[in-house]
Amino acid sequence: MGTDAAWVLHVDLDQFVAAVEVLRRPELAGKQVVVGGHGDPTERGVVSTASYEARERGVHSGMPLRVAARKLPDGVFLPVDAAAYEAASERVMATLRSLGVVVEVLGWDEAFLGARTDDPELLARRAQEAVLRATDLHCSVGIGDNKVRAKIATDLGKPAGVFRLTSENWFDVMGERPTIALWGVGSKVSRRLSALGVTTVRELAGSPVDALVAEFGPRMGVWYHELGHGIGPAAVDDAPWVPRGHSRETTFQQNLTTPEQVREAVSALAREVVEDVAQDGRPVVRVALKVRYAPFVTTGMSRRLPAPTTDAAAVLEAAAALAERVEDREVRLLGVRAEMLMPRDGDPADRTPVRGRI
DNA sequence: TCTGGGGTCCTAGGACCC
DNA sequence: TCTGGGGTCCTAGGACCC
Repeated sequence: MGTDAAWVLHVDLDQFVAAVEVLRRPELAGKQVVVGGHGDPTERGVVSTASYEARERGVHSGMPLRVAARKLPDGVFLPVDAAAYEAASERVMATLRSLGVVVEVLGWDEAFLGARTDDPELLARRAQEAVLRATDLHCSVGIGDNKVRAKIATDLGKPAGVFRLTSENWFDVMGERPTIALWGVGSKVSRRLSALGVTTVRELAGSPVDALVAEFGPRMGVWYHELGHGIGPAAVDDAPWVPRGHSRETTFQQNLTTPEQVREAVSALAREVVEDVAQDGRPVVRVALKVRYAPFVTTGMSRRLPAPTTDAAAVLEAAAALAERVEDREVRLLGVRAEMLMPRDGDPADRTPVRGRI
């Protein structure tokens, strides 16, 4: 078997959405391109992806389109075209699979590769070349001894680079960086960590796990402690993803003001969700309604169905019942979600025995 | 500046049961 | 009577990611 070791590679397409748009409209190359919402920067919406030229002017993902428009008076604003990105993504993933590695897709523009090799850098370069040849898209590749390190390594290799991050160089590379550089630590948790006196990755690794458990709970506390050390799962799994549920939500360009408008909007969203769910053919177990009141207060409510059902009417009815609980205030956003029975849940042969009664 | 849409997973509190 | 100790289920909310 030789000296091949198991490696995890993380492949991430560079500015994927903007790059796909430029590919089909070459005249946009070198311009300030912003993709987001319906492509109208006077509407409610945020930036999905900005080209490097737009980023130089301070525009970034998540920024309101109106703000981006102010920063880029001559910017090109394009609507999100999910079908185009999905098609490009399919070609990228097929190319990666053709390399003879295990491919675990993470989203439109990301995948983990699992492989045994004695030269992971060579494999990374081969992946970049293959993707570029097949799709004209550039990607960065992180190499790690687990998924956490591979994922973080990718950012260190951007753009179009390769970076290796393992237990060997973890603290040299990451030790003095802020905790928010970790995959899974966001702004809220990094702030709570700061309040505990933990600001760097090295300090997180050095914090007693008990203190983290006391602050964040039994699972998250342990997990953050491991993250500080760069510890994480290493198994790359290409089994098809089984969705837990489907949801549809809309931010209205003008707030809704009447119960009748709310009823109609919920009904329309619920019909879309029912269609999505029907594609999977699995029964629905729970229906949820998300409400964002003006100016920006979000709340949710949900209801477990009396029994798992594939009956569309039952799902629509549950959504309608939840809609009656929406307060009589201006509504900015509504969302409907259906959660489905997981394949093994409810399989009588597989069910844990009923808990003993005393 | 005024904040999308589609997801996942974890935590906490109350109801309920024995 | 002056207050148990589990355990599960349900719902709401929070945080994070792409």
